[in-house]
Amino acid sequence: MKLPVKTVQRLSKYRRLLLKYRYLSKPYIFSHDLARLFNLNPVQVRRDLMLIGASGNNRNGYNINELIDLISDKIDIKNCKNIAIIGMGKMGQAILNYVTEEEKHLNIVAVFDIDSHKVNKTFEDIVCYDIRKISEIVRKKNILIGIITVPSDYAVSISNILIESGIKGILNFTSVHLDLPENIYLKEFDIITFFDEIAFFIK
Amino acid sequence: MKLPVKTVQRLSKYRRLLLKYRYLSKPYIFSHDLARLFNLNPVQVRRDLMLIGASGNNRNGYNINELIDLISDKIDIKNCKNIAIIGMGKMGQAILNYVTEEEKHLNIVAVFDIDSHKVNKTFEDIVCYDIRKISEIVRKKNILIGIITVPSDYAVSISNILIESGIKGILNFTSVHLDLPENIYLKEFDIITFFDEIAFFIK
DNA sequence: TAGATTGTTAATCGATTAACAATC
DNA sequence: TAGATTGTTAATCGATTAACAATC
Repeated sequence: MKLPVKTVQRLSKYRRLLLKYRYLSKPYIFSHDLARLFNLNPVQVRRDLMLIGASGNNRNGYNINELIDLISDKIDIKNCKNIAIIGMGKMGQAILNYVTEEEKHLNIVAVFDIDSHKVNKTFEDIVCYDIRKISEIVRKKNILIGIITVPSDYAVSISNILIESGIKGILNFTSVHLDLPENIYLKEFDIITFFDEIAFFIK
Repeated sequence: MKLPVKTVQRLSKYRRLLLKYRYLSKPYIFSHDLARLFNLNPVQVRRDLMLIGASGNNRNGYNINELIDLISDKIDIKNCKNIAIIGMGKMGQAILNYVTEEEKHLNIVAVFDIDSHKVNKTFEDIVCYDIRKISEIVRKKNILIGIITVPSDYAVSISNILIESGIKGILNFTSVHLDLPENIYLKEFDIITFFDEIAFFIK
């Protein structure tokens, strides 16, 4: 199924909200309620839902449980969404906490660091492996997504190792732009750029 | 000056790269070099530079130092770019390290936490204040940008305090969507959504 | 029925890129 | 001059939204 990037992002947000609302309110929600909660246009919400084949009714709106199931069916990977974090510094640990606390459908199955004080320790019950074992563990645990939170200077070599090991998607938190093959889905997360953007637009 | 969001983001990246290249290579750079380094179209680079009134010459390309100065002149705030981070957990500390290490033109002048063990300590030489002093310190230090890295449940109340204290831009790292007045520039940073996006597109 | 809503197409808006003239 | 480049407009592509028919 082909969906626009922005639609996938919004569907992810809708689902998270709906999961919270699941048992709190009546089992239906209107497109304009969902829209209001995210500052969106109700038409946009209906269009997003249309694209995944959702149907509501014009008396009650959309059934919350059906919507959750349908979004999950359309955007989740079925068999494997195993994730590794490379770099257990503050950023790596922050992301690990964040994901293990808030989301149950994302599986972080391994973390890596170069520091021997961290290797073989656990973080949120996940074993930290030596960074030299990336290739071995990624294959063994069938990891498809890698999060790079190492110092910027190591980003390129880590990304090369990940790709050789068969990873399919990379989230890069360093300030170095990665030039990857077309078949690897890359998402870069550049904090300084966001600061500069915000500084420009508050002028 | 009015510039597209995407152009501002790219200009920020160009500048960072040019600063690194400043003394390493010859003092000129071609649009296609800059483009290649970021996987962009050279036309796009030239268009971005055109929008800020840069001019190159067709023998050598663009003068690196002139470009740095021009980008800085166009995108930086002149008098004040004071920033505060609210929440000195792992994410807050990670961002603080990141910014103080890599960027000299962004001034983080205060950090805040609720934990009495952190209050009055320093992080990267910056004093951590009690979260109840946000209003006082934001005004006193003329802080215009706030980074929210508190637990999600506190995000809304912190954003209200920041806005009452006169902040103009907010970077929200929690998973809660903030509904802010039009005149506040908001940038949301939702990690789970990025995970879901990447999972969808590697299918 | 009147009113509120969904579902969908067409129009609009914004960003990217193709095309090409001008310059050295 | 031929070739490479800049600078700019027009065309294209993608995402958002206006308009409106269909439904309860």
